[in-house]
Amino acid sequence: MQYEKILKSLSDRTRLRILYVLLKAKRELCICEIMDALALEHYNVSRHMKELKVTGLVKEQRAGKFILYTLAETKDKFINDIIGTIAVIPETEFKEDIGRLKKRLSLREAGRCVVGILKKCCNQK
Amino acid sequence: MQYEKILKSLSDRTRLRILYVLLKAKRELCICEIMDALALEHYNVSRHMKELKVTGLVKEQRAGKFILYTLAETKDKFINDIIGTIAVIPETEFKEDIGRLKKRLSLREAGRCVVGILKKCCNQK
DNA sequence: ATTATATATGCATATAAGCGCATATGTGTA
DNA sequence: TACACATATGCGCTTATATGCATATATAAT
Repeated sequence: MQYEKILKSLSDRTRLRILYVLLKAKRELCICEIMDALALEHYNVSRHMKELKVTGLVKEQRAGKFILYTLAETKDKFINDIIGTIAVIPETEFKEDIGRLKKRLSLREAGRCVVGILKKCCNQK
Repeated sequence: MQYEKILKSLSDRTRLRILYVLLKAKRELCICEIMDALALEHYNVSRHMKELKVTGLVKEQRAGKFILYTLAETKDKFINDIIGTIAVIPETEFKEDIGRLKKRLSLREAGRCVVGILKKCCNQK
């Protein structure tokens, strides 16, 4: 059942963080930016993105060697309601993520990700 | 995190069915009515009720030997939004549950559950 | 073409979550 | 007090889910 799948997508902390960051970023983010924002390994983020994509919460678009993700625009009331509900969560619940996201986004040039995966930046354990 | 717990509560099909049935019943239901509506064993329903209660989605009230459950009334916007979103799901997704619930509720007398756990009724596998 | 970089995925493993059974608790009734 | 019935819970088992590592694919640059 579609509804169940969507709710399952939201039941994991990592996916919730990804969605929240996408929600607050209000722009497309590439995997490397998300992994820095959440301080996670790329393969981890990648797999969760796939799940979010399959359930229809997120859409992707390739831009050169980067793949850009955003919250999916849809007319599905259930999805829109759920996303709206997540937006109710205060930023303080994800302040580290939001902080790292801002730091990482400040590295963009002309509004685009250019740095890729940083070896030593905001994502060390 | 409270939000995460609430979302986790919704990620299980059985709990979603319980919530939906409580939502549509628009009245207090006892465990035995829920187990008949969902065609599940009592201990199964019982355990999920506990989880829903702990996360604050459901509240209970004893009435003699029965325990009555309803959706919790709260001012928490997140919870209210989430419940509202679940209400968006069409009844067809849970038509068997709703059908069995109606059948079971028709056995009430003076608006109260009187029959308890039926050995042979609507809940056989 | 070769190399570097971004992203994806197969596999093994660890952890979590649900379920069934047996049993316990709590309440009403004889 | 004893019994019946409604509900709860401890335990073991099974399945699902997430993670880490290694490796694969895809694109860009040299």
